[in-house]
Amino acid sequence: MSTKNKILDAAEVLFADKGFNGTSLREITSLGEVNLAAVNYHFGSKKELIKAVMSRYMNELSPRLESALAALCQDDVQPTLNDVFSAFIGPLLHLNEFKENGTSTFLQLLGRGYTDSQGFLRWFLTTQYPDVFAHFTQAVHKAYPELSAEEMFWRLHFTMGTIVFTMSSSDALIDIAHSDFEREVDIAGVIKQVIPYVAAGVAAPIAF
Amino acid sequence: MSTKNKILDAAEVLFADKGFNGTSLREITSLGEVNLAAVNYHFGSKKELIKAVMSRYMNELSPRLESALAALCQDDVQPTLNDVFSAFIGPLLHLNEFKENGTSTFLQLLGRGYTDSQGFLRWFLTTQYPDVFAHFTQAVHKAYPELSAEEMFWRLHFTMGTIVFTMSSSDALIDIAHSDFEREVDIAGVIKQVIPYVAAGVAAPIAF
DNA sequence: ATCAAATTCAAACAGGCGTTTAAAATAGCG
DNA sequence: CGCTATTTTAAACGCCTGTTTGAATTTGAT
Repeated sequence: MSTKNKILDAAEVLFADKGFNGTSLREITSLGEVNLAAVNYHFGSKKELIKAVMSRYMNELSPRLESALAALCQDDVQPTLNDVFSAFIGPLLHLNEFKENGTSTFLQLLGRGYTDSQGFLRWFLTTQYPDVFAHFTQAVHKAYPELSAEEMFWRLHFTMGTIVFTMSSSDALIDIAHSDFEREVDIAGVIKQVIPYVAAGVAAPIAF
Repeated sequence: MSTKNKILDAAEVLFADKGFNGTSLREITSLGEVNLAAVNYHFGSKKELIKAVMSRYMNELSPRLESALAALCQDDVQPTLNDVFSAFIGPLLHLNEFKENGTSTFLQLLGRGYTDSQGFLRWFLTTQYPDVFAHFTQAVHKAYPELSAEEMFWRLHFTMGTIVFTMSSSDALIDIAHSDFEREVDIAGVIKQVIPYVAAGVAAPIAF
């Protein structure tokens, strides 16, 4: 295992758990059992390390997500909103094969990135991976053409909020569900619960 | 204006904007134009200051929220989910009279508290203000009795995520909406957009 | 006015932070 | 092997953090 990957592996766990601001390079290098200076040697700075951690996941996720959404767009039949959101399931759960707890870790990182560091990750995602967003809005529009661009804007951001927030605290929620309802839940179970919710939210009748 | 309130006023603005971890006591005391040591003299520690900032809002909000929800529960007619979530509007917007931009600031703080500092604020809220949660779940149950406790648990947390996440980035979203759709939006406008969304999400047909 | 209590203040504390340095170790190629 | 380039290492850098100290000041009741 290369030093670079030791750092990335340690960093993603700590970043997901404690946020970017809340994790120090010394915690990362001691968990990864590498020298402190290795981070700046291999990545240049902490900010670049954060980008590298996110890129590793995005490069794994985005082609699969893009083709799943593109398939919906090119298909002749009109998809339901459930179809659109369900298109995320496969690509997201694939991250579990890419890396242990990959799905959960990635979604937690996404949540951290949206609230930590005053939205620089939002900029990073929308500028580096614009096609994913374009295909997604296109698919939603196909499923619900009556929705105006402005209403879609708001509802998609609400959806992003639901997903990202839920996942960034999914460990705690899964624990509570386990103790209160004596039910085993995993990240796939949470995803299956959240899809009808966001689909119904986006499909809500238009306010006037 | 007392030193204590100068500190609280400066702290809430910075906490909302940059998070709890991301704000230093020196930033707070210099914005509030008080001595650095005053924070520890009046509040004991940074952690206690955070609690005090949140308590000031919760003590203003929770009695109004509780009575609005209690009214729904005691009423003879069955409320809709829209009614339940609309019960939040009045108490939340009242924070704008309590303090300039109070609604937005409070919701941003709530969002910060849920993701910063590993959920100690969640513990604080649920243990210090349990009645608000109890009345809320009771009202939702009255509006949608078929929903099992477990499904309600998940959907209410999804809702919390939608609200908190949206509001913690509401400034950025309002800016984007303004430039993309040339439409003036304020915090009340966002709240009116989000209520049909979360009401429809909670009302979604039960998955099986 | 007096005296004690409450508050403010400048200064320093110990410790953690991201980053840099220069020497030591390792690797890869002729 | 010998030599160069890459990588690892321990140590230090300057800066910022939350907190504490003890003296100066202000306050409020007698």
